[in-house]
Amino acid sequence: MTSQKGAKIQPVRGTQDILPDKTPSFRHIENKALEIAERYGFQEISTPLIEFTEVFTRTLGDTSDIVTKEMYTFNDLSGETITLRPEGTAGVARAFLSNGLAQNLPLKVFYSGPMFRYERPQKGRRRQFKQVGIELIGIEGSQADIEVISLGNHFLRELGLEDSFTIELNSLGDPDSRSDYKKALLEYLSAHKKNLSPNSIKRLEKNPLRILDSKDKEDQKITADAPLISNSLNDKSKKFFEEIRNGLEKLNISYVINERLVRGLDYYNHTAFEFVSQSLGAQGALLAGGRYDGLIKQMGGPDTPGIGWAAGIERLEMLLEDFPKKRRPISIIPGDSSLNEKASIISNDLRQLGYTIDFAYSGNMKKRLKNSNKVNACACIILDKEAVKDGNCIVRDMDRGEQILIDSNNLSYHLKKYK
RNA sequence: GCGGGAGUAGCUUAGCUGGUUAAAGCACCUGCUUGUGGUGCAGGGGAGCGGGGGUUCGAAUCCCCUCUCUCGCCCCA
Repeated sequence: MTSQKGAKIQPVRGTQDILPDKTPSFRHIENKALEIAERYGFQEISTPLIEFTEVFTRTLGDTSDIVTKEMYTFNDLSGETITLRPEGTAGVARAFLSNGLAQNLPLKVFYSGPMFRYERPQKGRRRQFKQVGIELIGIEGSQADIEVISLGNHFLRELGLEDSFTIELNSLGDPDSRSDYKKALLEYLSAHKKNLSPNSIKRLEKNPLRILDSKDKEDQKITADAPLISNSLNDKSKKFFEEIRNGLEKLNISYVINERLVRGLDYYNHTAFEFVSQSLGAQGALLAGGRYDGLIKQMGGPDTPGIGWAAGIERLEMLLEDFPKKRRPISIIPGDSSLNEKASIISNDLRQLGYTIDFAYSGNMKKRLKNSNKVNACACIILDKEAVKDGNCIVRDMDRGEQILIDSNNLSYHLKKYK
């Protein structure tokens, strides 16, 4: 417990409140993602925020950073070991098995929601963060990869970010190619072991592929001449990769090959991709994913191929400059409290008709009008005693500052232009 | 987990080689405006300086610890 006496109460480190000025853009991103995913035939799935810890340790591997140091894991009251999900794929894979969905392939799902990782917060990196993601399970062919990448591209373009990212693409090949490459790389790197950074020496045993994208200058000098994975791909893998590249080109989706783009986890194979922004600092990956043909099997299910990606909503939000503005409300101002009931009834009627009505709850006329201004009302309905007595009310246009007397029964007709 | 920078009213900041009641802009409130906004003018409220502990006659200003944010490493979306 680290909250401090005498200090203002704070949110838990790495978490944030998203206030009403920001929620529209977050919602916009989630809506767009779902909308585009649906156009590609994906349907929404919602899996629990908590899973048995095993779900993640078995899929992510015991040595991955996520499992070894980033999971929020605790025992619940019955002693079960529970983990707050650090990513979305494992939960979907689990749901796939739990619900016997192997009978109905392919499974094409979209998800959206918070993830939790115990990391050091940074720009674009929080302990609780939101992702949207998709998984396409059950298709072996490259058309799946093409559609999944195309969908990611489509989504970001739809957000107006077409100039904000580049797509990096690589192939790790099938398990044979990959293990050949690992051997070749290990041989090469071992010869240079003494010049590698301490971090990379550790990685040599745990995860040699990761050394390829080390940011250490010395490491980079060494890896500059390292064997390339493209040279280790067998014919089958080469052909597969070629199909994907060709498919993307046919769709005019531009990408760059990044031979250093690797995935750390063992079940990844073939396609790996990252949509990267230059303007977010060190945490530039906006959307990333790859093919995980080994995952379902590793969880104890049938050997089922899969591919997917996830995108960080906070990171996308930081790049969003503007998005559709909120609809301007019409505010309703009862001249005094005796007119509240009347105002309430009119509000109700108009809301039923689809108008956005902001009720001016209190204060004198000046205060209430000021409030109307603050909520950016396009018009005000003012009820004063005299007007109401004759069955009228005043409609004030807030942009022009002009107001007219309207028969209450015809209100909706006169307000049409503000809808 | 490791290293650099920062933390002063709701927000953005000034002040920080220690010394009277901590300053400004924005926001907020009141009045000019007599039931009516947005501009202008005049007033006003609001922080004891992230938290804790030291040094000192005296600390927002110096020292230590700690929390949070931030930049980078690790890793990832």
